[in-house]
Amino acid sequence: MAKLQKSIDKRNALVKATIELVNNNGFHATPMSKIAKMANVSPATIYLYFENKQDLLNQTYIEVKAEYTKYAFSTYKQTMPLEAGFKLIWKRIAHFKLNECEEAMFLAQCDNTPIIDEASRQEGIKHLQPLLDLWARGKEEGIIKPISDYLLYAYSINPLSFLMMSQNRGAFKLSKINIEEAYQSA
Amino acid sequence: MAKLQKSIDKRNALVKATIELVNNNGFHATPMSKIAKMANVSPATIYLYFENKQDLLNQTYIEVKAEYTKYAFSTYKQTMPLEAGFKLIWKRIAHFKLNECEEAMFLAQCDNTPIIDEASRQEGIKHLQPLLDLWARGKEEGIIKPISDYLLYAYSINPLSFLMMSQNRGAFKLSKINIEEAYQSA
DNA sequence: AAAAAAAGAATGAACGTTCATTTTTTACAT
DNA sequence: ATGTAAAAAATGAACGTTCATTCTTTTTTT
Repeated sequence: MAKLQKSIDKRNALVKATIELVNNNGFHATPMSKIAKMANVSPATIYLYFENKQDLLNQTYIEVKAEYTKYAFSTYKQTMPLEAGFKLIWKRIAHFKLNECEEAMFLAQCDNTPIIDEASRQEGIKHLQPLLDLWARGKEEGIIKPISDYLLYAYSINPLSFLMMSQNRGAFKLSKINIEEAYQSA
Repeated sequence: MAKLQKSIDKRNALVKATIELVNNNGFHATPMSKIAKMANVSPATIYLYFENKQDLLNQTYIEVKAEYTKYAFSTYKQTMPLEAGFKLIWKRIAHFKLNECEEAMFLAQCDNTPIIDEASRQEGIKHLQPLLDLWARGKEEGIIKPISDYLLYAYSINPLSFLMMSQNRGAFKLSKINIEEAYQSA
């Protein structure tokens, strides 16, 4: 246990340092040597925990994304009415962005740049099942038009931008979402 | 004129190549040699038009941002009612993101990473005067609470995310924005 | 023919990764 | 408990490559 514990601590320190440095400098402008220094580790040690720089970033991304979706869905129940479900998830996402600034910033950078492997992006999407289910239910109830599920991933990153785009394409019949009402209980 | 014309063509080709390559590879993963190749120019030639790589990016950013704000405000009139003004700008921004994909993608990357100089970020904000005026008017009319103008810049990048955040902080009294209504005329 | 623009090769620094060595941990015999 | 040797983990220095930028030469324009 002692040995394993120590290793996990180091790995966590590396992930944390990666988030902070990538936030401040961007991925390619962050040398491995600096990540090592911030994690109090030798550069060579990183390669005991990660294959290479890209793998370090990918794994960090997947971990933070998992935290994010866990947070977003933590209060949602499958039994909720459709609109209430969407609103609740939306609210939780707003909370995350306010309260977990570092993580949200990191995800924003990863989701708006080509720095993450396609495979890791797919992996990051894996935890969206509750939203996929909600989406499917919306289609059954005739509230959401039968268009591409790709738009759903946009929702999971930024629900509001998603609405902005999808409504332009006539995707939604979810009428009169009242933004103020949805958030005032925050 | 002929000489100047030729120069402007080359400069434009460099800016265009920068947008495309940064979109596909990210800034730091895009070598000057590739930008030069795509613009049909020698690497050394870039330095006749730009100070260095950072300057090339900064100038590209400022140009695209100027296009963006011009597009966003093109149909807005100062005489409009407050809410109509906000909605119209919002709609134009959605249009831009749908119709000028490359530029929107490029801005998203620049606005979500630390690759742009602070000075150039400030420069990119310069063209937001119409929105600043609208904001000021909203305060006078008591519809917008007197909080930081920083939130306004968030609006100019992504109006919906902005609402999501600002309403969480009680910034807005602009009640019942009907998303569907705002966009169905798109 | 002088000046300006453009080119390609050269330069030097930065950085990801690996290598050879040292330190720490583990397993076990006493 | 304690000493010891094998294994694992960690390290700092070194390597080789990539790339931004500059230098020298050539081409184009005036």
